[in-house]
Amino acid sequence: MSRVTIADVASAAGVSKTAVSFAFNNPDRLGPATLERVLDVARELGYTPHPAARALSMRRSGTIGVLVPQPLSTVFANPFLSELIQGLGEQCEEHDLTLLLVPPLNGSLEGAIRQASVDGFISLGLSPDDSALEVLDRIGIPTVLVDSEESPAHPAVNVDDGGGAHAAARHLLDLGHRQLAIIILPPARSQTNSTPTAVRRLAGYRAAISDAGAPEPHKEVAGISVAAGARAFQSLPTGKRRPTGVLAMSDMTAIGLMSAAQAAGLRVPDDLSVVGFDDVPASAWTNPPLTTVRQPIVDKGRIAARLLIQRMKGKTVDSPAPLGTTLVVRNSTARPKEVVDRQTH
Amino acid sequence: MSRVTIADVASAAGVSKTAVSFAFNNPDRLGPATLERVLDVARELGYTPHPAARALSMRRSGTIGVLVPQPLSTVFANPFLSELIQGLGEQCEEHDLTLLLVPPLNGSLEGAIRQASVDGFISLGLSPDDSALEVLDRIGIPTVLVDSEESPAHPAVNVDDGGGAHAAARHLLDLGHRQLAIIILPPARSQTNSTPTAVRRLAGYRAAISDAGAPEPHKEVAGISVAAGARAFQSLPTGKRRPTGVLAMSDMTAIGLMSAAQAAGLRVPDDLSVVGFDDVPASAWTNPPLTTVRQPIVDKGRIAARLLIQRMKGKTVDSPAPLGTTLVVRNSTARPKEVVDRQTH
DNA sequence: TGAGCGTTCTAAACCGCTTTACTAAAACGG
DNA sequence: CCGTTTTAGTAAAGCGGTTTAGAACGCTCA
Repeated sequence: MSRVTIADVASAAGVSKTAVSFAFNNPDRLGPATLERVLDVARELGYTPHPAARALSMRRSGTIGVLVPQPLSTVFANPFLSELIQGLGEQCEEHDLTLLLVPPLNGSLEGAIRQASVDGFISLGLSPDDSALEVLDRIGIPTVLVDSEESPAHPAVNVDDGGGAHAAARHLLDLGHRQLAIIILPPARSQTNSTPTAVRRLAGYRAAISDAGAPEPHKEVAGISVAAGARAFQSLPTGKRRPTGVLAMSDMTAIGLMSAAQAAGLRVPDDLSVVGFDDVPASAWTNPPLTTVRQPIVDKGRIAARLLIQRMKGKTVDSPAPLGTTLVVRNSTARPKEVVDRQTH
Repeated sequence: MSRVTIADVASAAGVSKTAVSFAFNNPDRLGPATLERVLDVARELGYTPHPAARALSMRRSGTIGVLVPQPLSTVFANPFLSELIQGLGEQCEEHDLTLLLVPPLNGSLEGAIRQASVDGFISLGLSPDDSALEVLDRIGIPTVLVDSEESPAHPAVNVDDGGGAHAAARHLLDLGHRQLAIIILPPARSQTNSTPTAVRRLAGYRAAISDAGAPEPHKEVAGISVAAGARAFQSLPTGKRRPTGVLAMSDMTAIGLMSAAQAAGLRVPDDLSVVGFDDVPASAWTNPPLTTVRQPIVDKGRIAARLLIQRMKGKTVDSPAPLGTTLVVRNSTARPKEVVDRQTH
């Protein structure tokens, strides 16, 4: 009943374990007759090499780990990860690698990192001061950072968050909006400080706003989900300080906020303009279609995987230049009503 | 530079390997002084047990594999998997398990199955005659089937596909539609026969249609993506046999089809009604919001994981009853225009 | 005082595979 | 026909842990 091992095959075929191993990994070193016999016996017995034994012996597991900052039960609510995995997966398939999802193990990524039997890590959204980073380079597993900050030990792949955010804010400002609200990405895990991505985007927004001489925007932190977006809408200022435009750092949040606004009787974009970030596929089908900042998520995954695979081969690589972002103007943004009114008169 | 092993810690602390192992896994068996010393030394050296060695020795890896029928580069285009993983992930976190994504290895799931170092498999959408199933029970790894057919060896968790499909078709028929089109899920991988899910849904649709005495529907196979949905729209019959309602077996396909229809100048639902399947979150935000059959995807994942974990503990479990599906009527369906016209007169 | 016992620690076997170093036989070249 | 490669195969040493069986040591208690 127990698993059939290499020794079983060896004795059944009347050869040594070495021969069986060679049959699979180094067929040239066996005579054609023996080779065939071993293979036959192996098939007949249903032999399959034990992956852990193989990994231990060969010092490689054939899998790369994706370090996600949140529990699996929530992190997939954001299509961002799905898209990233499409990019990662493409490269993995080319190189016969599998993908291990590594979420925090009861709150701590460190523990999860240690347990993971992987040849390399792709790490998402880690702050440069996260203690997980220390563990990461102490155990010496090749790592590529995504949405993080380049570290001496590990290359990072990023997009031009600042530029994208600047363009988004500029778009709203150009339309005539003055009272803006910014919906900020939450800090990773239980940390108090924002993720590198959040600070870069925030800087981009603020630069555009202060350049335009517009008043200080309202700021709100909200998770990346439609529910959080809806909640964020509720806490927006009302009355005289009601924002006419909101800059959300994620599409999911923007979509939730937009729905909540509509449910509250506001028209989008007439009463409220909203622009998202990421350009997740769903943004194109919403009602109205969402104006957002596109970042090449699949490319990001592909590039990160490529870099990691290079590193796993022992090559040293440096971080690529930040990938470009582009503003995609759809129908969730328009001139604020006041301005339109004034012009109409 | 190379990894620090248990032997390094042992000699540095002046104890045996056994003692170090005990310090981590069986602290009671060590004196308090020794325990502390070993732990200190281990921390100082940055020791981390090698996961593969651990897995080999303990005969468990602490990860469960998700067998997906398509390459990672495409399978995540369907939010279905994201949602399922949310359910799986929730249970995994509770039991300190990680999730390994196991796509076909250059076309073959069998190879991928062998390579994966996992304690159990969740397998998605496998036909009962798929050769991967043989491999699966030959190597004796506990497995739970999802969207498949119950096998003697493995429990399956399913939803009431037939009932859901019947309700969807019935809805269109009740609205007065006669000319229908069905968009069928593609077969898994390179197999020619449909997935169990597809045949159950098709049966549901057909039963409702023939019960109502409506004409034979047009049938079209399309992949699960908006692009495939758009293509499917193009191949719908036109003229006298143009369908007024379409039943799509997946939301993504429905959304793509709907967009393509609108781009072609049709109004949804006035000129064309469409109903999807799954009730993926995005279905609620589309324009118009999509009428669809809701299946409890997250529950499905949660239940499957729970079952698998039971099996991994050695308990035998049977397949639960199919989970319920419910028709969610939104705004992508209405009476066909002809009927409306006639009543208006 | 010494048999019996619990505590603390260790040696060695084992998990299942890969790989290095080596042997015996066969093929080769002159 | 004999030394030299080549070929075909094997024994044994890892890989880095866990775990079983048992040793050494003080303690208790009759």
